[in-house]
Amino acid sequence: MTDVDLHHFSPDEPLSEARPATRTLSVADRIRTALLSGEFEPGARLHEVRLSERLGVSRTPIRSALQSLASEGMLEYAPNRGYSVRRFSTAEIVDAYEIRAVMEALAARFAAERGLPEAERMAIERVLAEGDDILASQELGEDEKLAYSAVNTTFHEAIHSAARCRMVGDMIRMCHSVPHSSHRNVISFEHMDVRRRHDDHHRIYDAILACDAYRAEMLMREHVASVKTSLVRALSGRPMARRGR
Amino acid sequence: MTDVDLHHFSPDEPLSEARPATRTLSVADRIRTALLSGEFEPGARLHEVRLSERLGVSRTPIRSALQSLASEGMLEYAPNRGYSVRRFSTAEIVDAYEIRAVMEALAARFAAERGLPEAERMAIERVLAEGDDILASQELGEDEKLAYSAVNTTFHEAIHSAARCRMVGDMIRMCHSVPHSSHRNVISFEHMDVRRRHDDHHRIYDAILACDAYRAEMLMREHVASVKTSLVRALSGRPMARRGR
DNA sequence: GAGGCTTTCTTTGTATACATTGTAGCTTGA
DNA sequence: TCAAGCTACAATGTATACAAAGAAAGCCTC
Repeated sequence: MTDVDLHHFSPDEPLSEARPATRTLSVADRIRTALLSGEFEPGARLHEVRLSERLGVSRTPIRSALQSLASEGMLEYAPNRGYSVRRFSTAEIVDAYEIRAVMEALAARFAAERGLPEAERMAIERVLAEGDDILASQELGEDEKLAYSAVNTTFHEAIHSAARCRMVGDMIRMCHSVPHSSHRNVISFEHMDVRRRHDDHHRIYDAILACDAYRAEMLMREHVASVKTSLVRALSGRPMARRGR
Repeated sequence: MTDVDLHHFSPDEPLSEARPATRTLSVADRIRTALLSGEFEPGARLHEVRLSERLGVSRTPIRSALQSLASEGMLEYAPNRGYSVRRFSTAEIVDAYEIRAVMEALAARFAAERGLPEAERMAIERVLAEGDDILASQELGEDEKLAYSAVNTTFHEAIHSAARCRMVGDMIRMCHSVPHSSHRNVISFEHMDVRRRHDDHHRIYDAILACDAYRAEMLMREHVASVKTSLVRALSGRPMARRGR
């Protein structure tokens, strides 16, 4: 073997970027990203040959990647007919919130029952403080919204991690493959709504710290389910009911 | 094409047996069955070449089937190292009950909210009556136990179906790939326990019929979670606490 | 003798050719 | 004109050969 392959160590491909070990994984990542960014129409067929030409690999890793994405729930598969972008009905999207609500609630309960590990406790305290800072200003600009989204994601991920249950994590991940059903998509940035959700975060943290499993579960369930309600209102075109502050 | 293939219509392969459309699916079925019946040791490596020789197909459908089973949670996969039978710790098995409890509870709630379709209503009434008959006798023989297992499975499946939510069904199915975490494995056949669980079934049915979503959810959750408690007792070797009747 | 390196072998990952299935368009007959 | 069937094409399913990564055995050095 005189021909050493240095591609993986070339400076333009930093090692820090965890590069998938196989083409299958790399292709799956690329297609997943494209799907989540809405690059393909719902219902569109994904032709193996075309994808293989476009991505510059053979059909084998393409097929393997498509199978992965189908098992993640992002694609539809029919034997001898191939893969197509899964269509999600409004009902399915709403259901996904309901499912995520009970699963995240379970995660919060597990975290409370099992105790919050130091790393997760610190992460949560940090994002709670960050959220407090962001919400100190009366109006949220684009930067603040982006920053709060990151805060929100980190908060939830810390709790999934604290649940110490792989299957719960897997299932919550499946919910995120449903469009609009991710905690990354904050539905409403109305200052009042964000404040309320941030206050939920504080209470959930308190409940977990106090090992109050029941309260942690109930708070998280309502926290996620409430977003469903906003979504349903948004989808039906009805404006939010006005409330006093 | 002078050579018409009639294999699929030959009398020795009845059409009624839904035969998988591809070798991949057929292989996946065979390996899944083998796994569930405990034919492979936990942690055992599944070599693609050996499987392909044993099952008489090439590596391609084997790989595809293994990938499926890994995504179902039955196998572990590591890039460049292949697939191995997933080990489930006691904690994971117990957690799977907890997850199944909240998911089946959600299914019961959906069924109550959405109304019980005629087909499912009839199926449930039939198995409730069958269960009543089986439990009429004071002692349960092997036949009765088998029959009651079937009744139990049908009851739960009817409710999953009535939930009309594919994702809920998928997630409950994932729980069944965890050993001992299936409603097919009835933990205790103590007459008192079976009676109680059968009574739960009646109440859950009543709640769903009455569109009492909250009660249906709570009853189902406790119904499934109670089996977890029995399992934990059985695993820890402690005998069941004796109770009055 | 122990540890690290090299070499070899085993096993998985990928490419490609071929087989099979599904589909669309055409032909043919009523 | 329409429908049924045939034909050709296009896409997926499978087999197989080769590439590359990992594991294990042997060698060398210290």
